[in-house]
Amino acid sequence: MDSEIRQFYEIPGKIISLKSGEYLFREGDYAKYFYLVRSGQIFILKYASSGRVFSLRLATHGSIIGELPLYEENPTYIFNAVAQSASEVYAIEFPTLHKYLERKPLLAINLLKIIGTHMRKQHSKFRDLVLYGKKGALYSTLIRLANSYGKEVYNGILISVPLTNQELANYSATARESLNRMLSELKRNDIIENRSNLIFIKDIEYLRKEIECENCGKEICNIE
Amino acid sequence: MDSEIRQFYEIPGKIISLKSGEYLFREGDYAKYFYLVRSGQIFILKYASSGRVFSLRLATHGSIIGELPLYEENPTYIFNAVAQSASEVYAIEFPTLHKYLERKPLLAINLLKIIGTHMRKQHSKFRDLVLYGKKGALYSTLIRLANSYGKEVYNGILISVPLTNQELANYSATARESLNRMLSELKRNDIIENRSNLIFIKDIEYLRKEIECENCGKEICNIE
DNA sequence: TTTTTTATGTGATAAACGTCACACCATTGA
DNA sequence: TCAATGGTGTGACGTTTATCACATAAAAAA
Repeated sequence: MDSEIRQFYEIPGKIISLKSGEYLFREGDYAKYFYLVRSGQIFILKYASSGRVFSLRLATHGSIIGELPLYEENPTYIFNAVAQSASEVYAIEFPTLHKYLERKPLLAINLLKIIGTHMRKQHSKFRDLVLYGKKGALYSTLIRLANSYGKEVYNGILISVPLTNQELANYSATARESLNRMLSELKRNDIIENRSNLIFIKDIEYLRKEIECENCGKEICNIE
Repeated sequence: MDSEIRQFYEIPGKIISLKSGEYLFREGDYAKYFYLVRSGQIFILKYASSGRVFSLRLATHGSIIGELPLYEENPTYIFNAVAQSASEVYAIEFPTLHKYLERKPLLAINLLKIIGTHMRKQHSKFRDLVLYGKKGALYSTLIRLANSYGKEVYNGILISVPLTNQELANYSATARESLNRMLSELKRNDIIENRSNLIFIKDIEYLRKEIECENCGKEICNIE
């Protein structure tokens, strides 16, 4: 995967540094740049007018963001991108990228691969939510987090990033209270437990079975 | 849009004819071909083990299907494609397409454009469902149908394809009975009515407002 | 035509999920 | 040391949505 990204750094662009909490772009903004995440973590979010937040991705080193409007006539971002920690991104202007894509077929093919992967991620998340409800969305989120940030330890997987219930709720498109109840149920049934503020998954197979996980692989089933 | 498709017909492939109800591919099948729809209508569906059906697209002349596994190591289809009416598709083998994409940058760019559009469609449907519930999914489906098959007539838009409530429910990831009640409510409130078995939308603005439609344009907001 | 199948409409009921309210930590920092 | 803050847990209640059951209507087949 890393090799697919490296090529893009050969295209002229500029480095942008973001402080924690700073926005890279907002929904509706005119879209000018395509971004590669160099360091830090960037949340990709959608806001509902009701105030609810829906988290789509957590982009980290090696992720591509802002690629959706690349070939639009009137390009605008449809999500919000906000730095969760101090981050650095590499910004390439759309017209520059267009030129390189026209000249370097392998670059275009790499972008096709990356976007194809994004598409599959999106579909599988959609599937989990639509077919298995909020529980499906939560279980899917836990599995994705385990694939992205899980450390395999004795008898389970530790999700090595601290997450508040609210953040988990945002990934699952759920109310915090509902999420809390679902988590409590999982703890009661010995599927997960808390280990010094991190989530420890004791029985990931249970989660997989419940949503009839298609075992699409870590390349697809992650939170990035 | 048509010009983006034409190029693909220059790639060697074969024509496949399907009878109404025949499957082009099924979920889990080994993926060998990329398809262009020449004529007819092809449903893109997902089945849940509960027996529920979720309709994703209705591909017609000019649509591309089966593009998702194009660059996968172990390519399999993740949806079902079934002909709703007698249909013809043009099938191109993945390795053949790979070769042409490497040689013809403009072809790769066209595919990027098409897949980017698919991605945006998917996102906007996701948004409607997640942020506005089943009602959001239905209203969104009605707007998409109007954009794809709507004929503007005096004081409204007629959706020119016959649809059963069950089909509408499948698009909205809803139970038929729930959908029926939502439709009744729309009729009671004079938003839609029946005209010889077709749906006539009298107040599409109401539907748009309810889901805070982002006016993404007919290119994105359709059912294809 | 009559029968059979398929689609629609609707009540009753239950399950899933969200909202409100508030108690209870744990951490921070003045 | 003791507010102030932000996160967690939980009861009560309301809304949304699904499920079951069945009546009726329309279309297709015999």
